[in-house]
Amino acid sequence: MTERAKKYASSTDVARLAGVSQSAVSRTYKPGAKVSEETRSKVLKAAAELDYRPSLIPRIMLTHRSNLVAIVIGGMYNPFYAAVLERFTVGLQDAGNQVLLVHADSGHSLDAAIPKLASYRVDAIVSALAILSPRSADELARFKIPVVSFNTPVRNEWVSSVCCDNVGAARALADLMLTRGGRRFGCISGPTASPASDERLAGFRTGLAMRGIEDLVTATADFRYEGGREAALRLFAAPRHPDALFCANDLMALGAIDALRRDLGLRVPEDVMVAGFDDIPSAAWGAYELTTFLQDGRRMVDEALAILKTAATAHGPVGDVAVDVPARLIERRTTQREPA
Amino acid sequence: MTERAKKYASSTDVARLAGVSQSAVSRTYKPGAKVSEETRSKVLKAAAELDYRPSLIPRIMLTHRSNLVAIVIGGMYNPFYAAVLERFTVGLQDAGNQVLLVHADSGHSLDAAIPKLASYRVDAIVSALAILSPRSADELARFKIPVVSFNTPVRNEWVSSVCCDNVGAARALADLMLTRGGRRFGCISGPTASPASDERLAGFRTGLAMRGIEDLVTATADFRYEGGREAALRLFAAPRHPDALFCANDLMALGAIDALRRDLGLRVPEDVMVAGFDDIPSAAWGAYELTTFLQDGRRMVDEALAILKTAATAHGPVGDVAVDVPARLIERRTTQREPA
DNA sequence: ACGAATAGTGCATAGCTATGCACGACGAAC
DNA sequence: GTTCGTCGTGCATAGCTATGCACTATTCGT
Repeated sequence: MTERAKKYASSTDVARLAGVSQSAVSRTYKPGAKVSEETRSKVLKAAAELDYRPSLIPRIMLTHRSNLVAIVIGGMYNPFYAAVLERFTVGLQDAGNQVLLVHADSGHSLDAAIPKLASYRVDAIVSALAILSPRSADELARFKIPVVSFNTPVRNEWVSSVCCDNVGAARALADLMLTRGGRRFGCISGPTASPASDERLAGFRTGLAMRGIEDLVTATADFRYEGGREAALRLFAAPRHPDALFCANDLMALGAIDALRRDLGLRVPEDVMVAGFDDIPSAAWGAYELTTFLQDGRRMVDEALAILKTAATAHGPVGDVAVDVPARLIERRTTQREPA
Repeated sequence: MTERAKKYASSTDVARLAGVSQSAVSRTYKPGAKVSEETRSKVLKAAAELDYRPSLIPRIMLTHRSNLVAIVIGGMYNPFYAAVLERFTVGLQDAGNQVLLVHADSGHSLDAAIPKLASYRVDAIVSALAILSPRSADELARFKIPVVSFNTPVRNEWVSSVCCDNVGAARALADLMLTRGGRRFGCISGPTASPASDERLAGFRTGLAMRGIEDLVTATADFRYEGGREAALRLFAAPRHPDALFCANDLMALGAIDALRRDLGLRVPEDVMVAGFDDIPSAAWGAYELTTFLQDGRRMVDEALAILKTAATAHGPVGDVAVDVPARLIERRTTQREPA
């Protein structure tokens, strides 16, 4: 559109001013290259005068590496994902990469964003989308870019996954709630498209079944506080309501607790036990003290970064790795109840 | 280091396979360019076969525009900033830009990150750092990249700012608390390096002074829940404690409320009124219902995006714009008290 | 003092796309 | 049938850095 004025000085400009060749300038900025002190100082002086910053763009063309890593994320309203994003960013920056942030709230918007990423020649993609179908994953593989799927167990030649042990954790929670005297069980799950939520629900159900309990009332919500609140109101409208409620994430659990206490006048944990998943900071807040599972975000991110590092040095595809990080039960007040 | 195998097909590769010139390939991907249907289909067929994606990198070199906008952020633990980041990302993506995310937790780490951004030839920088000194801002200006400082009122030739009216809002809050019968006032401020916190404290103090009240006890914390909790415990250790407490952000206010209620056995709002700033989602949660100010993040982001858009079409510096967005008082339960 | 090794420099080119320009083909207008 | 405009195509080059290669100057060993 508008003719862009030349904005940055080039190495040629610097070379001209310093009275040396362009190669000399380039070598001045390459650590360990052969440049005499005299040349170096002439170059640096000219560079300072022209405010020269070497551009990385031509280097990308030459080396086919951009040192850009894309993070695709949706749902930053959930502090767990905000924290994960922060850790990824810090970790990647420390490793000398830059982070390209992409917001996608659906598989559809993801499909639209990926070609852009390919055009920017990103070295790798991290997907921290709750919703990522195997079909989308196969679509991703066509771009021949290493992908790490965070918390969604899709895998193929180019896609690896780092997940937490949702099933095992939820099963353990069923045990705990039974031990604490739970009799009638309820569950608020996430959107149906979410594999993590599915696994948590399935694990909870299995845990109950192993102790001979088949009865479980469920409601579906959207992973948010308000959704959890409304789902709890629906679930507890019936006369014989649950006395032990598992929510597929902490935000919904907090919403459910407020619904129970403030709208329905029930006591937590005396009348109803509640547990969540993630261990976001507010789960520990004095007003709630929510029992939950610590998804070890730090460790999961580290595992993902390790995979990316491998992918960076490898030449071909390096996918199909699946790492499972265990979740740790954090029991707080919302399940602390004397067995009846 | 390792010789990177050629990974992507180039337009030349496609041209060879399709039996046309490289220009023809380029034009096929440029909307509105003159290409015959026949050529176009030959190109597209070859491109599909080779999985060709046009690279944006050479275009950056030619046009001096990368369509990359960097967002520098710290403290994503605060949901307000997480939400701001999300809005910026969506807004910039919609405008055809890509977001380069940079985490910086101090002015120092910012200084280290900026040269990298210059090397990637970002078109603009958004700083959503709570701590950005005028000195850092001048440092930034040396790079001749348009900068928008979010919520920190620094400005110079290259740096514009979008802030919310902290002073006016805090002054209005002093009025409200007086009207509600506050007698002894306390304030928990953020880190001393934070301009936003300084302004809020100053505004509160002014508001009180205008009604003849000079007495104000203060404590300093770190903008986090735990910090607010501990500051409240310190502030309320004295026998004659405040009965109206203003916290420089919501997270600290929530921590303070839990300290008052659960550790000190005080009632909120009956014994102590509490107000915060930001209107993060948890401020509205049933357990708190915190009176606060809505920093209109959406509008602030829109204003910032408008400035960036101007900067994108301008040739020279376009800084020194300062936008002030008013904050809206949201009165909830924590200040709802009958005047004594 | 002479050959050899080393340090330092510049030349030329790769890497990929966009685009101005020249050129050929074709239909339309006169 | 000549003269245009239009359309489509290919050629050549800009944009900036990194690096292999050739070349000169310097140092060292014997």
